[in-house]
Amino acid sequence: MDTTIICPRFETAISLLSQRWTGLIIYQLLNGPQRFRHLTEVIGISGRLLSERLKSLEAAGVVTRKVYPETPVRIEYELTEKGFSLKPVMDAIQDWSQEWVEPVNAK
Amino acid sequence: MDTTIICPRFETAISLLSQRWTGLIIYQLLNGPQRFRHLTEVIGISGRLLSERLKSLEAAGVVTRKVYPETPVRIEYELTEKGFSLKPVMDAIQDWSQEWVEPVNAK
DNA sequence: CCCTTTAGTTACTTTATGTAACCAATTATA
DNA sequence: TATAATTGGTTACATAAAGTAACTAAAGGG
Repeated sequence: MDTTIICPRFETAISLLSQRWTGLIIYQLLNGPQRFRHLTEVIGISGRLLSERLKSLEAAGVVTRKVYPETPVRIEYELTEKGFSLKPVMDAIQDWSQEWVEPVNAK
Repeated sequence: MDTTIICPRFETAISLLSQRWTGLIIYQLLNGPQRFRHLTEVIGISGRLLSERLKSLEAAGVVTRKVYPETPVRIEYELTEKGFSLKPVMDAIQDWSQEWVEPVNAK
């Protein structure tokens, strides 16, 4: 009998990455710290969900939130070391998409 | 003004991978062709969702369905070349999880 | 004061997921 | 000859997550 068990760490990792938007947020933050509003515009996510995702990414130790008390207030989100170390994952997805995903395609 | 645009191929790729269960299904199928029932047991997914995911993975050209008219009928799902070429992605997630995810953790 | 900007939150609708019972095909068992 | 068992699903319904859009708080600027 095949009693293969999926690695629990892998499962934890993929449950993070397979949440809608989290991959795109991390991918986008690989370009450097960015503001809330900018993220909504570039990614095409609503404030409601971006807020939720950033909180859970912060809780997961992937993202940090930095407040600059300018006017109007500037808040930047950036990847932690843990977050940056997802770059090889994003690169692998990027590579695969270049080879296997046709460019056209609307939906 | 920063008019960065996220690569559409990357977006397509990640919209596939960020569907719940698809990552685990692909990861599991990297071990070779497997039957429907076996997948439900190993992954812990319901028949309803597994069926739906396998159909969309087939439509995306990542998985093929093979029917062996034995008794009871044996149907095996296996990765296509496109599917197997996601191995570097899965490996990268695996590597990251080994380094950054603590093993304990229930939910 | 009123307006603008940023960074969210709230309330509500729509879509996706979870759960469990059910079905058809086929062969073994009482 | 029923009856049960196994596989590969599907259906119907409940719950959770995501989408939409309006709203709020804080802090200047005019």
